[in-house]
Amino acid sequence: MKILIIEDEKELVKSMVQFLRQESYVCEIAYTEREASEKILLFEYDCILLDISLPDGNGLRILEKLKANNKAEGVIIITAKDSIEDKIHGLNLGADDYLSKPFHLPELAARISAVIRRKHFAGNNKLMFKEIEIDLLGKTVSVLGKAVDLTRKEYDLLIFLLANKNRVVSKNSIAEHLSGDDAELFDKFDFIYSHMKNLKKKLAEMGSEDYIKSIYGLGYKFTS
Amino acid sequence: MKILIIEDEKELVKSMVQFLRQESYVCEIAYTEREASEKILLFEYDCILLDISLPDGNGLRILEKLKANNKAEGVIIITAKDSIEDKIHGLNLGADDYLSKPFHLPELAARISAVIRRKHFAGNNKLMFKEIEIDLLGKTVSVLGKAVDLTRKEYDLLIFLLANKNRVVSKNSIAEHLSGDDAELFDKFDFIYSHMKNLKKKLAEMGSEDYIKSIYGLGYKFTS
DNA sequence: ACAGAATTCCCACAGAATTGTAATGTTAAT
DNA sequence: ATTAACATTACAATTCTGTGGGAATTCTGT
Repeated sequence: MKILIIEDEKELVKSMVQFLRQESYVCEIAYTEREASEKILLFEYDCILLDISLPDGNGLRILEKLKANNKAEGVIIITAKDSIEDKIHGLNLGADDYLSKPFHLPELAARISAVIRRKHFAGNNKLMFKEIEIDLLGKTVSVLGKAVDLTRKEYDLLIFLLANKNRVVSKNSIAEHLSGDDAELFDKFDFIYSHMKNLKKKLAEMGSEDYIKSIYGLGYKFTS
Repeated sequence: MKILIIEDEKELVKSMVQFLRQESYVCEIAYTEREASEKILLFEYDCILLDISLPDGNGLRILEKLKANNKAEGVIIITAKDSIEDKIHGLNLGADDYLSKPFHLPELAARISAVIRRKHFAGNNKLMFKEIEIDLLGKTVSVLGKAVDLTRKEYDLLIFLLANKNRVVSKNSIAEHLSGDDAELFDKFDFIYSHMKNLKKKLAEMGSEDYIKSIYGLGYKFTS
């Protein structure tokens, strides 16, 4: 799961990133409205954390743009003060949640998790698909009732495919999702083959059908 | 055990949190009715401390909502004065106990403990999991009937894991929970390895199975 | 207040698991 | 047939966890 943090306080950003990485999120940062707008256009995120008191403009503008463009990302607004006005305005504009500083990082994580669950999985903690069952809180996968132990990347990969069920996802976007933007992965996403292979193998070993089809030249598709 | 404190006097909150953490409760705070409502929707608590004289509305509304939604949380009402009227009203609305300011923190703790006991463990102060038995009042743990002597941190750790049974908890969250409120120690949480090891060792020595699984790259999970 | 005891935390290293890469074989499209 | 995309395999690099020792801190009884 990939998160965009739009926030200018570097120290805060640092601790957020560190915490969220631990929680297995892929984080990217935008320190200004400009950076944020660019990234939003270029990439896709599962959740956007938006500080509305940015130095170079009102953060709410970003939210407006997002919603105007029908982007699916969940948005959590962050403000310095418990300004009711901002909050109401934000929620009216379509933010999914709201958090006022200072906050505890575990709470942030819990809210992100809740927003993503709402957006992608209709608020469920368990995700079922035929014989595959995924516990989003326990981060475990089981096939036909038996636990499969997946590594973090394999798990993330499965979730990503499942979240885009019946849609083709390009290797590019998979790579994007599994690792941040730090690396030049414009030609280096061969590692996906490994993970894909391992994931498929583990699922097959447990007696699951192969729902992950590779679409030549385009990417992969989880089909039902 | 997780407690939500709904109270606007920051100084009071601070001392409550400090004390209750000592008593190994996990505390969260809501300074306004709005915050409280959100948190109640998002998270689950074992006990809610509710100040009915909040700045942005009558705290009793929260109680009404809670009870209307059939939430299981125990509620202890706190008021500034010993207003009999509020009290009766509150208890009629389904609060579980009542405390008027100023109060002694140990008394608060005793009442919380009693409420949780009534609610959670149906009048029993023992929390059992397979061969592990925890006396929440005495803060003692025994395995197969024999007392295990755990240090403070080990006990806290066990309770925290048990409170999040079947969920992955990151080392970060554990660190935050174990180390009160102060400094940013989000660089070094190696100390968890020590406590974890000692806890596991002590439990194993007494003949308990190992329910605490380490999830590579994510944290730990107490599995049942 | 003090010494001694217990606990908590830090460090360094070893071992384990995961991850990405590179080399090689296989399949699909034109 | 030729080229590009994908699969498979094995492995090196990286990252994470477990362990024991011990310093620093906190607790305890006197």
